[in-house]
Amino acid sequence: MQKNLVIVESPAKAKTIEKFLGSDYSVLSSYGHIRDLHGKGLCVDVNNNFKPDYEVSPDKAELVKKLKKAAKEASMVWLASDEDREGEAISWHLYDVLGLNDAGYKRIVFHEITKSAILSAIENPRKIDLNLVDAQQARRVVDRIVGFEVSPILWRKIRPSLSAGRVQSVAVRLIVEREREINKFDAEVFYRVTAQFTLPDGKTTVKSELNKKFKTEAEAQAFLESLKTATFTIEDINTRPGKKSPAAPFTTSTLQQEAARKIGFSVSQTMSVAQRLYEAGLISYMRTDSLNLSGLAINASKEEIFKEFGEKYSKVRQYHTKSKGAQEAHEAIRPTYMSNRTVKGSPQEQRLYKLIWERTIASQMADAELERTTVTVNISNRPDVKFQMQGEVIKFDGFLRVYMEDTDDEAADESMESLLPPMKLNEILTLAEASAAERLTQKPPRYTEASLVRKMEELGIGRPSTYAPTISTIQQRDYVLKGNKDGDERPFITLVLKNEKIAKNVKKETVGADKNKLMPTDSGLVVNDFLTENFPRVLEYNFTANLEKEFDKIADGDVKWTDTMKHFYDLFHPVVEAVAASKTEHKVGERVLGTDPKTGKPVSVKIGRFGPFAQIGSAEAEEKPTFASLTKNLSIETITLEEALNLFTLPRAVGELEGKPVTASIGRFGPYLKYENAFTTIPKGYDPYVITIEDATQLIKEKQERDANKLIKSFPEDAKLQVLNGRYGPYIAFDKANYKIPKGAVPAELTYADCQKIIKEAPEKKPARGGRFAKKATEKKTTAKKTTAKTTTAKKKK
DNA sequence: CAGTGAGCGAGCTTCCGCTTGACTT
Repeated sequence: MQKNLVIVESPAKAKTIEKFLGSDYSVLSSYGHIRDLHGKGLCVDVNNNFKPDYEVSPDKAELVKKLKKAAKEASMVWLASDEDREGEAISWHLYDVLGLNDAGYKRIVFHEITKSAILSAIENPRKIDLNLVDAQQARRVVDRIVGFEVSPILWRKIRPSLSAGRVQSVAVRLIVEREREINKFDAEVFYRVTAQFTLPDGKTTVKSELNKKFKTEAEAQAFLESLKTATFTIEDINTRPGKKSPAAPFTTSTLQQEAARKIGFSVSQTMSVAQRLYEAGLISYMRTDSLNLSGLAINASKEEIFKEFGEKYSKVRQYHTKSKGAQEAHEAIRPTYMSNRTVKGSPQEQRLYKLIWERTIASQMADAELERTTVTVNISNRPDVKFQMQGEVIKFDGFLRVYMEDTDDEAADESMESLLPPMKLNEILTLAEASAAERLTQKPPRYTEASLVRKMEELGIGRPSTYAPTISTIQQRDYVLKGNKDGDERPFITLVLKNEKIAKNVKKETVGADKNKLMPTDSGLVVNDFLTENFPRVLEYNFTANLEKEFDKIADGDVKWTDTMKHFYDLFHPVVEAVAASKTEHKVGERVLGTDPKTGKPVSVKIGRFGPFAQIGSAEAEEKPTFASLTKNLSIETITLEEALNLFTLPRAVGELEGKPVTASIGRFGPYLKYENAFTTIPKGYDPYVITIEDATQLIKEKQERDANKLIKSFPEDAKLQVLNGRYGPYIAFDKANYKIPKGAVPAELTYADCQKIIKEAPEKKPARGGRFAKKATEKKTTAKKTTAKTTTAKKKK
């Protein structure tokens, strides 16, 4: 009996499917694309109908050998890559590379990994859709041309190793423009008035807010003044029913957003934890833009809801994808078995799974029914304004019993009381206290990783598989920084009316502080400005969306892909030529600030290989210019001549200690003092520009003392081996590596043999917590991941 | 869980989308 060979994209999927298909079928995985354009050069023959020069990706050579062998032995090859543009192209490349012929292959697709879906796919095979393949080739070639024709211009005009691309450059633009909006934003001051009333029973109090904000302190003051003599009457009680519906099940983008909001995961962390859940067979595929749930999943959810919460909590719902350019090759992200409420695994895995389970279950649950009540209070001597109280009562919790989606809007629902006490129309209330607080209108928020993903999805830029990598690329290129911003302390006025007296207080608050937000660097600003000026079309927010329309036409067979390419290239390439040819006197981003009063030479700022720096003199002059890096708080966009000149005052002579000079400067690791060729970090609270010799002396002495206590023991046998006292306690240092001292051992009593034993028995160097992956994975988890990964490959190789 | 600490300068860099590992920044 000869075998059938099925090829899917993902090895985890292959494992599952093999179980459904029985012994006549063997299932292998292509691990995504097996062939791509060469890594070097354009590899697109623009003069020959854009003929792409493909190669089997170097890391896929082994795999392709194996697939070829299996295909030769099989009587039928079933190409079962995903049903989208990329999947179709994967099948086509496989067809080509494996040397298949028409009689020897069938193309099948399924959107869910269930037995019935796969069996029905086998019964309804088709051929490769070459139009769809051409649409993919067009996508691939446009991306290569944009990326590889524009990037080299950046190398020449701004800085080496920079990059531009259809997706990343627009992502950077979003962040740059948001930052400029924030800088431009003029906060307005207003006064928000709240009051506390006592009901006629004399004890119950309710909070309320005035339906008008005042512009000035005087207005607020006058208003509070008027309250002294006013009567407060309930003039309206309005109760109306409302409902809330659950959010749709997770896609990659919504999972990334909710995991960030609810459990504080970074986008890449979410993906790597989800990958482990997927590999363990616990959830469906995690890179998807589909909201679809299989019939199986819907039924299982229904069953679970009936069992856990009762019939009236169930509501079967089908969701339909609205997002731009969605390709829906998979299901939404959901648990494989809805009856698994929890799973084993690392705490991160458990938390992410719980989130997915709850979101999926909730999506199949009934609406929550609410009652919203608004009470309006009349102020006898101020008919122009009203106090209002709002309450919300949940009549039926429905899906809220399980899950509520978070929002990014921190200020939302601030004034909403959950439950209002019973009140009657025309009742008179007593004012217990009223206050007016000075507030500022809110600046637009900076993007988080997750909110950037949402925006990108909205614009149709990027795909589920690229959101996380794109975010790390723009950070790696130093266009964007994920960081914190210290806020400014701001005094604000509150006026409190109590016992017929108005008291004025000035309190302090911090405004504008931000944590873990995306901000553009100087390079990001300069590159973005250069690109938007010279390649406005590619940087348009709807460039991709328009392109997608063209790809759809190709896929429908209405247009030849090479015609689309020609049209694009004829517009694009001349721009590239023109920009490349334009002679600029100075590098892009350079700004001349003025002249140095001491030397009379020009002072300028620009972007160097190590980031932004200031320079006195010019390269053309006989004398070499002097340089100074910009400190973190400065930007080439806003730096002044004074600030730039100030940078050159470092290294600064602070004074003398025991007859030898002490200097202060700022280095890669921050501000430091240098004394006798030894370095001392200048801690926060001191400034290298103004630090006194007294403070510096103390810091140096402290450091010397620490150093003196550092060495616990050394050994005559080997000078490289030392027992040292570090910030985290004693440790053994040997040959540039450090080793932990086992519990119970006394550091000072360790012998040479003891140390050698410790070094020998030390566990393997910890796996790095990679920049791109698993940012906070603990030691244990990373090892766990490693072993599972290893076993799967080991199995594969057989 | 680290024990640090300076200033390139002329040859390489780069895209986006599919997939998983491997292993120093």
